[in-house]
Amino acid sequence: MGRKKLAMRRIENPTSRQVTYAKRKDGIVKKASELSVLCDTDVALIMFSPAGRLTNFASNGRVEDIFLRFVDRPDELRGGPIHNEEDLEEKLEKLNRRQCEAQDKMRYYEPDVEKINSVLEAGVYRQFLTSAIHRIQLSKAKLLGNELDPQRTENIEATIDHMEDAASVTDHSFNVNQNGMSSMRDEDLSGTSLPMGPHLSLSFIEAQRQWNRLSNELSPPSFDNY
Amino acid sequence: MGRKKLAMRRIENPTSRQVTYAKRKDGIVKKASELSVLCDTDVALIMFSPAGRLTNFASNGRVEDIFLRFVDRPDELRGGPIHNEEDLEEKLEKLNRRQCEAQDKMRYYEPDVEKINSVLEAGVYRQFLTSAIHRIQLSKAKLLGNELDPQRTENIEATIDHMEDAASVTDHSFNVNQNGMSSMRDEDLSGTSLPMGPHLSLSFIEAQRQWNRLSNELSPPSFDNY
DNA sequence: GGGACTATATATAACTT
DNA sequence: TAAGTTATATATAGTCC
Repeated sequence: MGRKKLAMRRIENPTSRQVTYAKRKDGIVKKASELSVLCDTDVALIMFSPAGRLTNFASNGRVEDIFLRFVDRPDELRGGPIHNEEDLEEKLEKLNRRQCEAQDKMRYYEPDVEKINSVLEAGVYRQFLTSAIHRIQLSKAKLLGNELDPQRTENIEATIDHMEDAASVTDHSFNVNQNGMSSMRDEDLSGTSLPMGPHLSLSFIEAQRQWNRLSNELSPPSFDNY
Repeated sequence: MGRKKLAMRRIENPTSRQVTYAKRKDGIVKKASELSVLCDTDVALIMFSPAGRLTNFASNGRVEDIFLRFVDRPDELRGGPIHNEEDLEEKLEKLNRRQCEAQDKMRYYEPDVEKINSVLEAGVYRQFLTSAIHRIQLSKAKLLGNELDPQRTENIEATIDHMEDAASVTDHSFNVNQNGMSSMRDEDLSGTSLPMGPHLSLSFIEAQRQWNRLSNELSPPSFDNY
């Protein structure tokens, strides 16, 4: 699709590799956008440039939404009732496969807490995870047709809060801001004005500095931008 | 790009919409593949057909991997040391923005536990979440340069296990299987032989039946395949 | 419904500024 | 070296089977 036909292998010249990336990136985003409009479907696209720069696209504004749909694809089993034993057998087989898939995927649900780089972030993580565990209890109870003992349900929060105290950390709760429909965004954030989070404290800055020192020891800062 | 130029809006005829989807889907996957090869970069793509059928592509085999890279983009702050107060000011601003972004994104880390459809799945969730919380404590401690009280750290697991018991649920631990590098997969799973998970028990099947009844009451089973 | 065909619209590699 | 131009390669809308 040009003066010459390119061989389908890595372009060795770094400059032309970057140029080709820039052009084709736009082409794919256009294609993805067209597909989602013409066919009225969910499309998500994540691309990293050779220099590590991110470009993403999502038909409905959020890659996360579509990724969730990807992970939480409805189970084949929910389709209808089970009629006989053969039917049951077949559906069990499907379920077994689905189970493996689910286990595999849930590995990636697990937040990469190693990469937490602030105490505030950790707090947000914790908040979401505890609420998730809460709801797991409810799911399990529902699945088994039981009622949960509300007293025990509350127990977990108290314990975790206690642990938080042990680490001498104060937690805050935030409102999560919901963006409207924005389809494509590049890495550049200049000009965007997002509602601010909680005010940053001195202790937080200290923690951040300490973190930076730690990271730099492991991997010295080298950022090559094309 | 055809006999006629299409208007860039939803194709109203359902049949041609599906046909167009099928053709363009292949085109985009090809483009994405070419981009990743030519430019040696990470590319991930998730698409749903008008009928809800999933197609995905990932240059390195796993959409999840690239999604993680998307979510865990390294923070601008890690680049280098802070030199003076203006520098600090500027970087704090960046951090504040990043913080908002992170909060926003972490909403999506939160597993959609409403969609849990088996007791086993719930167990897997719980396992990952508790380990994540564990590591959050460690992260926090590291950030603040403190040591964690190991006794309190163990406390949480005991409490959660207790809650599990309250719901009369037995948990199992699994090995998660790691696939090799497979780039594209369509919804169709026939023919693939995945290692099996834990054997399904009768009580599990009962729970599943109950779940199915529950789901069907809320939304009757209707699957229209193109 | 799922391919094969082909006229036409698009994307883009190399070139130019 | 980034932005615009042009010749060519590709993708695909409509069609037929």
